[in-house]
Amino acid sequence: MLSERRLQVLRAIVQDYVGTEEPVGSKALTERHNLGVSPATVRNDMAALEDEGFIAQPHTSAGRIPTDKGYRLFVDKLAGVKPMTPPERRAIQNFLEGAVDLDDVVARTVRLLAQLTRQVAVVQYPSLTRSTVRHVELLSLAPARLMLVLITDTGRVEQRMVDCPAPFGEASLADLRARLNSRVAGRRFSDVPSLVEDLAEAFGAEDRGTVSTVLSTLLETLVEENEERLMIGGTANLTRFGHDFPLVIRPVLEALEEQVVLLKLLGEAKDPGVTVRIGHENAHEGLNSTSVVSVGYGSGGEAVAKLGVVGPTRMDYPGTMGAVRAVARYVGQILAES
Amino acid sequence: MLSERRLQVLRAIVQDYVGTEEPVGSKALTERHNLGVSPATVRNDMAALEDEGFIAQPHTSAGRIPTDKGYRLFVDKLAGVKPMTPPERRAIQNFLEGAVDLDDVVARTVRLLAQLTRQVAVVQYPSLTRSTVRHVELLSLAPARLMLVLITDTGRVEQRMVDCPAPFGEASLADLRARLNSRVAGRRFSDVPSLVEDLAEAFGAEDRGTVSTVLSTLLETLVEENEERLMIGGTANLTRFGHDFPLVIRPVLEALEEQVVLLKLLGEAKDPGVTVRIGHENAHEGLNSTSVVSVGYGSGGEAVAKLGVVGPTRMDYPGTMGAVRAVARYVGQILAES
DNA sequence: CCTGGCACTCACGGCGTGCGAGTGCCAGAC
DNA sequence: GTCTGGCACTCGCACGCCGTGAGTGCCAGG
Repeated sequence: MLSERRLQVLRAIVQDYVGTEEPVGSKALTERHNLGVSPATVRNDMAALEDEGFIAQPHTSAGRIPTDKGYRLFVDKLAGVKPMTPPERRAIQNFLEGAVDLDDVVARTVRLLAQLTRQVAVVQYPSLTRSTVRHVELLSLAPARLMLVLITDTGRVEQRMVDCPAPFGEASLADLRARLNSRVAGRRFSDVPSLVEDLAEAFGAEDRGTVSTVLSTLLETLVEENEERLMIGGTANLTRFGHDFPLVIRPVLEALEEQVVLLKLLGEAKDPGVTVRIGHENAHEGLNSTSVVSVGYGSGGEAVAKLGVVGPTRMDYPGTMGAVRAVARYVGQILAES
Repeated sequence: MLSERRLQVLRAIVQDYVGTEEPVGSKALTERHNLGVSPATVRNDMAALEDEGFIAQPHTSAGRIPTDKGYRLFVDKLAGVKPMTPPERRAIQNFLEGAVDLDDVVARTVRLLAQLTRQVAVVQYPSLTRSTVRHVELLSLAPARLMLVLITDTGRVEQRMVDCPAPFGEASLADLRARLNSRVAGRRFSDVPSLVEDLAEAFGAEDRGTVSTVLSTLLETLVEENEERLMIGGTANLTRFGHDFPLVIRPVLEALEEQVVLLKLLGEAKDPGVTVRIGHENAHEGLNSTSVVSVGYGSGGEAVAKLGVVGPTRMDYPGTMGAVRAVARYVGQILAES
């Protein structure tokens, strides 16, 4: 186990490196942090930290920089989450309260996160699967063509075309609409399948095919995972990546365009609190030199979606985690109110 | 007026520079294009072209590169639009035909454009203002709360909440729904206002307030300009910008995140054909070192939205214009079919 | 276990230089 | 007049050299 002082040395290295973006040496360390020991001692500690794989030197006769493992230890043991200041909190709240609809909430959240953290922000739209149904509507577009519209409690609207196996009368349509709504309105998506499974039985033989088709379309819509949209912003902050950045930035931009990758990335974070994935901990190799800080947010107690930021491994973890957590909290409040 | 040969020299300079990304000198020009004259002659021509402001040298004793004005002349007079090859056309068509809904069409279009041109692609969602109404639906969410759903012929769905001044019965609701649809279904958005202006008169005094509210909400929805969403992609191609790119790429990324800027950019292009805006011709200064190639597309004869690409001024204009035009054409076809 | 001292390493930046691509100009040829 | 070959000139760039200094590892002594 590492001694207390060695951990302090690691903490100091991380802080300095994050601040200066340059390898940090033993002398500079003792000058900027009063560790109470001489550079020589720090050098021994650094050698030990290097043996353990927490820091590395880019080349001989240069200072040390933290490794992914070093950042991991820093995040887990050496740093807390830096809370937002009251003025910051007020600013967040004010900014988000101006939103007029769901799209706007998400858009504002992205901009806010990007500004606060000065990094790339990713916000997932509130997910269907944990939401509840506000209303289901059926419209007849043509004799054998229906449109199914699903409205969620988060204000989201999904629509699907339904091709009926047989013509479907207006009366049947109204009947189905009424029955559907009485059963599922206000219920959670996850409960819907069991609530509607016997619904077709209430209809005459000629309509059953259509009813089944409608129901299965509805169920598909509920689970449709490609509907998990997300919004990203602040990509201009990628330019703050560092000197070698042309090589780094490209795979990151590519990864950001692959929504699937991002959704998986956010989805992997299972913690109730803020999750940090550092460098190679990210499965996608384009993101191997980035860290992802994410957290769930939701209108009630439960999380319905995730948000987070993507930035260089060399980032201000406490500050970023604080910002992400605060934004998630206020977005949750806004969603609960609306 | 410039002689024919001088124009050829300019064309050659543009082509070489686009290919090599390096200033092109007189000797290299004569070697790669058989102009039939010696380097010395070309040098005189180049001096003339420089006097006229079509080319410039980055520094003494370097070759010449085209200026914005030079590219402008090249695009206007010296180059045509390079048509796609049949295999390319087939590929475009196949790729777009796999789309399942409007979002997918737009998403695929963005990816396609980005891939074909190897640049940043921007696609505006089919605009409401020139579309036609497929269906209007009204749902009662609460006694004095309605939801208005508008379905367009492009498959887009817009919804709005309507708070009624007075409770509104189911019968009145059905009546209004039927009357609304009989008047506006299949009509162009621009015709709707005059078609519904006297609709409230058909209702009893107690319902008129609500009907008016619904109608004004509908009209708002039709013109709502912030609904002009767009999708961008291929930002990873920004890394191909050049050597000095850290400085150039940042304002471009910022501009791309300002949807307002992009919409204005696309909106400015009034030509029926492909529009090219080169360098400083773009109002937004973040885009001063980029060119924007855009074109309208639509399901019928008329354009309902725009799409285009953003890339370095040093781009393959004929090829890019060809790709943009071809994609617009096929997207139009797809929209017309669905 | 900490400290000061010491020898060593090596990236970085400044400097000088040779190279060569490219230019402008001019006198002569067609 | 227009084109051409020749020529002197410019100047950015790549290269190699080297001094500097930050940083290191090791060791003997407190």
